[in-house]
Amino acid sequence: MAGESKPVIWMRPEQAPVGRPAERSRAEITAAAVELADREGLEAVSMRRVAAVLGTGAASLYRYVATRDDLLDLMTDSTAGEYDLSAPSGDWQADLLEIAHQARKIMRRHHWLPTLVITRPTLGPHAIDLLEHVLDVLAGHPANPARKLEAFALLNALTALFVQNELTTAHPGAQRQFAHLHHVAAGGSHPRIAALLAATSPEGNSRDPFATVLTRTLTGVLG
Amino acid sequence: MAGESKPVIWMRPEQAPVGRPAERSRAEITAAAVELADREGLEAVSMRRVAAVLGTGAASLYRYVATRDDLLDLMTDSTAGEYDLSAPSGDWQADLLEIAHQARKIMRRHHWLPTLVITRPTLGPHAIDLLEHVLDVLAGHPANPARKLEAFALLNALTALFVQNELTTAHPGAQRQFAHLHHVAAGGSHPRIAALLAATSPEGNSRDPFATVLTRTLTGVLG
DNA sequence: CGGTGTTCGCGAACACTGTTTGCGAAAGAG
DNA sequence: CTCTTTCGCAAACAGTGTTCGCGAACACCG
Repeated sequence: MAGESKPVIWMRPEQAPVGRPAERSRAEITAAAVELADREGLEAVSMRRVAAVLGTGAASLYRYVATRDDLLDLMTDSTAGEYDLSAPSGDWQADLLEIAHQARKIMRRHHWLPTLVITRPTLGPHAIDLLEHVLDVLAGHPANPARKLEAFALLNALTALFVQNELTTAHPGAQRQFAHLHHVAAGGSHPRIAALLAATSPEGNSRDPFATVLTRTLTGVLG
Repeated sequence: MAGESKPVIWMRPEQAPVGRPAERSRAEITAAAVELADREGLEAVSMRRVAAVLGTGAASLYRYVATRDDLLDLMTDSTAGEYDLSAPSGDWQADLLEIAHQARKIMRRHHWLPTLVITRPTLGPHAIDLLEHVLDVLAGHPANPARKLEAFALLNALTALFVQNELTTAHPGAQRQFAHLHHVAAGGSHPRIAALLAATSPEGNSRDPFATVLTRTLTGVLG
């Protein structure tokens, strides 16, 4: 019969039990893709370029991965293996914040990660371990299980949004957006925006709102 | 001199003051792109296909737009024109929630919008009008101007995350992810996940957490 | 040891993509 | 009516993800 549907990559066996053994592994390919993305950004991660890093042909990668998106999922999950998870302390807020701070460090290390986390959320093996850990932290918390899942998703997504924001505002492209805002403010309408731009100091803001916003949001969803 | 850098699209004049007048407008092209995306998704919005909708050649679009990303920005900003903004009521929480609900409706109408809002935040003319309105709503609020800007960004981004989430969980691809989770739960390790899957009812959850999470977050960032 | 079954690696090809170039045609200005 | 400037756009370029087909490589088995 045709129509063989394609399950999630984590359920497909990495190596066939018979036949010629593969020369590489998913982990090897993932590492090459991650290294390439760290160096030249996500858009540089094309099948041909990843294959070139490995010294193989582009078509060979399809023995390890059904599609490029699968490779992106592998990259995302591999970074979820960089967490250093210690036993729950009893203070779930502190523990979750610790995880968020680690997430921020990881996402800064891999500047392509926020985009992936936000646009294609996945639950690979490492991410599942992380989820298990978060559920462990929240074990004593009396909240709907669905809410706990939402809290986990929000923790990831919000952190990604924050890091993406602080990464793009450093980029030169953001300066042009800012210049455009000033231009609009000078136009006469939009007095509120003009006042805002006049009142704010471009640099040297007060404390980092990351922790504040995150804890507020988490307590918001967890009741 | 060479090296003419490219300012934001909103600052480039739409039509040259001399020479042959253009046959189309940015708005026309944007409308075609939006219609195409509504019908077949973002990835269907290629220069050639948008041009085909308009009955022109692909290269012609570059007289109106410097790059495809510019076109995406135009699409995003055009949806910001769909808000129905009424005068501030005095209750800033209620007003902001109203805006968020409208945002949700708009994003559901254009299922490609959340991705764009999240991955390439822009401030086109319509979005600037919206920002001015939000600042008007928050005029009486005693908060750092920078915080108000963050609140605006979070309002957009969080709404996009929510809508994206509810759109993708409806998609058949999410069912496979869920199946994978069940498979993991059956594996023996990850007892918390197993408990969570056993405890939760797949459908018929309680109230929509959208409003709750959003107000909590906003009060969080605004102090 | 010699098949045999199966998978692996991968060059070549297909159908796309965003973008540039070059040029004929069109329109307004003087 | 010329001249200047832009417009529309076919064709080409340099990529992209993915599929096909086939020789080679390996593990097992008689």
